[in-house]
Order: sequence, then structure tokens, then C-alpha cells
Amino acid sequence: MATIYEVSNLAGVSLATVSRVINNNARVSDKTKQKVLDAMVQLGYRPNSIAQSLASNCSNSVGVLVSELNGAFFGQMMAGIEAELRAAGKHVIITTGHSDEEKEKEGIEFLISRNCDALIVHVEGLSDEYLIELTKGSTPIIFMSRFVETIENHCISLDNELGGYLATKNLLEHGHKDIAYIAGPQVKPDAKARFTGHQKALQEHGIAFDNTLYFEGDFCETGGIDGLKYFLDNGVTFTSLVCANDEMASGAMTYAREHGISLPQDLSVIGFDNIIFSRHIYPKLTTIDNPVGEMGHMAAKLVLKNVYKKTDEDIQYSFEPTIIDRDSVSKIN
Amino acid sequence: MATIYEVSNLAGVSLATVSRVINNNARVSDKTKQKVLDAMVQLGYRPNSIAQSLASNCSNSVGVLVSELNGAFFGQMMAGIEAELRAAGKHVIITTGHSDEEKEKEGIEFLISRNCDALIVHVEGLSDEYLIELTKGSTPIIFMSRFVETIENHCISLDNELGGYLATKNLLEHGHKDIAYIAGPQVKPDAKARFTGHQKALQEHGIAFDNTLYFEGDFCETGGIDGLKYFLDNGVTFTSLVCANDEMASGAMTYAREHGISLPQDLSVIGFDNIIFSRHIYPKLTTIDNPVGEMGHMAAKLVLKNVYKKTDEDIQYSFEPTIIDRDSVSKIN
DNA sequence: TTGTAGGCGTTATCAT
DNA sequence: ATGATAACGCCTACAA
Repeated sequence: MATIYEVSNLAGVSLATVSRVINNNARVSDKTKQKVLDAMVQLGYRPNSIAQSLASNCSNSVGVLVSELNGAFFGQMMAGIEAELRAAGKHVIITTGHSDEEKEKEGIEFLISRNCDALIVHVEGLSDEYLIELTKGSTPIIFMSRFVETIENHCISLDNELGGYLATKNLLEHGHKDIAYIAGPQVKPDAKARFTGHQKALQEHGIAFDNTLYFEGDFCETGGIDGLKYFLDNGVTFTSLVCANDEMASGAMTYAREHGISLPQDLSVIGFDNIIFSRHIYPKLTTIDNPVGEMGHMAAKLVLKNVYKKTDEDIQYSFEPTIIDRDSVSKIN
Repeated sequence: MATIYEVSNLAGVSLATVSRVINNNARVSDKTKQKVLDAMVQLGYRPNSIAQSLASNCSNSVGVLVSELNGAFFGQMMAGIEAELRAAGKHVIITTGHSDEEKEKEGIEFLISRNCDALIVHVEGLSDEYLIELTKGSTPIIFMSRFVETIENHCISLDNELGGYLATKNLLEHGHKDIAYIAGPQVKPDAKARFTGHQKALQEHGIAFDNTLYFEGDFCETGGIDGLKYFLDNGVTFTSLVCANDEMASGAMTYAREHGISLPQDLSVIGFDNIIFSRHIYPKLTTIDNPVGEMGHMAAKLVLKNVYKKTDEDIQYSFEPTIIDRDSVSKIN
């Protein structure tokens, strides 16, 4: 691989000049510039990005940590981040935390030690306090789908409480009064906020929260299955079910069908996140849209703006969920 | 950030010695080693991986190119690759090619210019000839889910033809004779091979291929919808349908249901890939398992072995699909 | 076992 | 506008 040195030789100019045309910041006369350019193509020269990084103290890479690489939710998030960053010539180093506190810490360490210029992370096991500590480090870091006071400008977050509220309200407006709730793990801030929204909607409609209609799931298909089974086994009555995410909704629907419950006539179900497959589920899932792809774009723009000074667009830190009406909720009289 | 130089000073040893304990390859006396270790923690020292890369001519990073970051198929693939590589302390730079020839070329260029030690790519728009050229470059490259003669040892591939064969055979064995086929884009090698397998199964059972029962889809939900609509509109008769991937199967099933066709009584459907959501579809989708996660692991092991000399496990270049029997295929008499 | 010194391929600060 | 030259932080013969 040709080096800048060989280029300078062939072009008959100095190292510095070649560097200048590579970065085309300082002015170089058109004539020398052309000579250099010619020499570069002739040698098939490609700047060594590692050397550039060392000399400039900028790796042009941003680290991304997500819980899982598979999973529709993270897929959309990464797609948003990558598209934005790639267009700016930055590269994305991706690693996983598996929703586990230790692994998330490790993942972040890993990325920092890799000299990332910035980090975009979606963590679920780390405490607010730890995140605050992280912001004090020398590597800029931003948190996806998380809101922590005092470091608001590091957070791109969704109003999960509003989402939970909208879901339950939709059911209420369809005439449902007996509403079961399958929550996500309450250690996860998202899950907690969604549940709070549910309670708020109930309260607003003068309905007391009934603990026998509550089940804490795992945000996976199994959580939905276990939850519905739990309700059914206990013989509680309900005409509708809100699940704190689409996976659990899907699981619950499968279980319902296997037990002779017809959807949505016997049971209305509403999900959360609007993952791609939610419209493939039968009946098509009514759910809450989580604009996570857009949030990924915004997170990337934030680092482009603050770290790379590449844009001065306004940053939207907070996003609002919306209801997606499909076929899994029916009216009751 | 502390440098190796400061560590050597504090420990009262030379630069080289510190380097030795970092890489702990050469022998260092226990006493000096401890002094160095102490100095490192005291200074909170972390090796600068960029400088390491420059000096050692090894970036410890492998580039991964996939068509999309969202999508269950790629998710599983990336998960396999990342898990394996991360465990070996290598990092993964991910970018996308969007199934487009130009973008795939660009993506690969991008990764190479980033000094990746190796590349693992899943491309759909590039020709075999181009891939062969790529293997001649200085960056080792391996191709996921692709088989190209003369560079077999760069390919981790699935026997797609066998998969296509198994799918149709399954239908045949359930008594179906009128089998419609929604193919993937025939420019994609995978899609082509799957279709070939279909034809082979037909032939083996003495059934002539009927061109009116063939439709070329786009590997997306819409392909399934368009395909089924096409067959229905043309009034051809068939009792079963094989789709070249699960997304199209899902689309077709949705369309069928919307047009009063009950599944699987009126129509049996079989998919391909066994993406996670295939079991959430109703009825649960019978499909062909594509062990893409495992293949990702294997690709990573291949680079660990050949590029980093980290293992000497045997490499399995070729994988076989298997049938997953679920509920979307019914018997016919 | 440990130290010395040159080199990895750029960028950036001075001069000129 | 261009050229020397010193960093950047580490690795690795080679020497001791």
C-alpha cells in the first residue's frame, strides 16, 4: 500500500502538501493539487485511517451498544444510527449488552478502549447514577430511550408514560372496562413508565386498578403466554389486554387462540412499539408506535453536531408515541 | 490519558518492558511485572488501541456488511458474528449495502479503507466475478450465504437448493399436487437455487412445472401479497403455496385471509428461513430452517483461525437446511 | 530479563 | 503556497 510519502515523492512535493490536498483544508495551488491528485491515482493511494486517527486524535468511529443485534426494535434503531453516520463518513462499531448490568458495563468499556469518538448506547441494566458518572468521562455518550434528570441533553427519549396512557385509553374508548395488563420487567425504566401511563388512564376514567389483572412479563413472547395463562388460570374476567410490548402481545394472542378465544371478538389486545411484524400478526395488531428509527437518526445527529461539528440542526431530545389503529381491538357495548 | 511512557516512568522501567507486560508475550520477571501493573492501575492507564494498531499493523477490527440492519435474518447473522468476535476481543464495524450493487461496492470500500483486518459480507448485488476479484485484494474477505466456485474457502453457504427441494417435497408428501410458487428475485443466487430445488422435487414426483403457478416476488411481505393476488386473479387452481422466504409467506397468508381463504384448510403455505417471527404467524408457519446464526459464528471462527490464528477448529463451509413442521400445511386426500 | 532506538503513516506547527 | 520537522502512542528488532 502506497504511503503519503511515496505520493509526495512522485508528485515532487512535500509530505505536508499531500496532506493538505487529502484534507483539502489549507489552500494549495491548483497546479500542485493536480500533480498530487495524479500521483495518488497512479499509485492507487488510500490514506491510512489508523495513522490519521493517531495523528489527529480522532478515530471517526462511534460506538453503539444495544441489548441484542436481532430483534426488530434494535434493528430499526441501528438502521437509523448507521444511515446517518455512514453518510457523514463515520463508522459504527456495534456491540451488545444483553440487558445485563455487568455486560453493559463491559460493552461500554470495550467501546471506550477502542477509542470511539462518542458512544450511543441503549442500556437497561445500568442505574441512573452510573449513567451520570459515565457522562463525566472523556468520551461523549448519549443514551437511547432513556431519560435521566440532570443529564437531559445526553438523552434521546420516548414519552413511555404517554404511550401507556394512550394504549389503555384506546381500550377504554372502545368500551372496555375490565382491562388486564401484562407489564415488562419493572426494573426497566421503559416498562415502569408504560405501566404508570396505564394506571393514569384507568384513574382518569374512574376505574380502580385491580391487582389480579396485573402480570409482570419479560418483554418476550413467553411473557405474553405466561401472563395470559396466569389470568385464565385464576379465572379473572376481562375483555381486553394491554401488553407492554408487541412481542408479548403476539405471545398472548397465540396462547389465546390455542385456548379457543377468538380475536378480537372475545378479547381485544393492544401492544407497544409497532415493530415491523406487528402488522403481520393476525389479527393485525393495534399498537403504540415507537419512532425508534427516527430516534436513532436524531442520536446520530446529536453526535454529528456536538462531537464532529458537522451540523447545527436543532436536536429533538424527546419523542412522542402515537396510536396505530389496526384490527386487534373491538368495540364493546 | 496516561501513556505507556508515563507508566514506564512511574514503574522505573523502560517503555519496552511496559509494552511486554501489556501484551504479555515476552518474559518479564514477576517483580517488574508487578511494578508495572501497579503503575498502570495507579495511573488508570489504558492502552491506546489506535497506536497499537498503527505500530502492529493490525486493527483488531473486522468489517461486516449486510443488506439491512433491521430484518430478522440479518439480525441473527450479526448476532452470531458479533458474539464470536467480541469474545476474542475483536470489534465489529457494521455497515449496509441495501442489496444494491453500487452501495455494496461502496460499503466494502468503506470497510477496507477503515483498515479492517478482515471482512465478512453478505452481498446480493455483486457478481461472482467481482467477488473473485475481491478475494485477490489484500484484505481477507469471506462471503456469507453464497457459494462461488474457485473461492469455496471464502464462502459460508447454505444448500438453498436442498431447502427448496425439502419445502416442495413436504407439500407433495402431504398429498398436494397443485403447488404454486412465489420466488425471490431471480438475480439473487439464493432465490434461484431455492427455485431449482422446487423444480427438482416436482420432477422427481412426475409433476410438470406449470408456469402459470409461478410468480417472482421481492422477498418482502408485498411479494407474497402480489403473488397470491396474481394467482387468484388468474383463476388458476392450487391447494398449496411455497414461498421463497417467510416474509412473503406472511404477506400471502394475510392476503389469503382477507379474501376468505381459511388457512390451512383451503390453502397450505410453507416458507423459508425460519425467522423468529415465523412461529408468531397464524397459523404457525411450517418452514425451512436456515441456520444463519450458526453460519455467522462459523464465519467469525474462520477469520479467527485464518487471520488472527486464534483457533484451529475445523471450519464448516457448507450448511444444510432442515424442515420445521408447524401448522400451516394440511393433508390432502 | 531489560533497555535503546527506529519505525508505523499521518497531522500540525512553524518557518520560509 | 509550500516545506521541515516534531509529535501521536505504541511495537519490536537488536543490543546489552
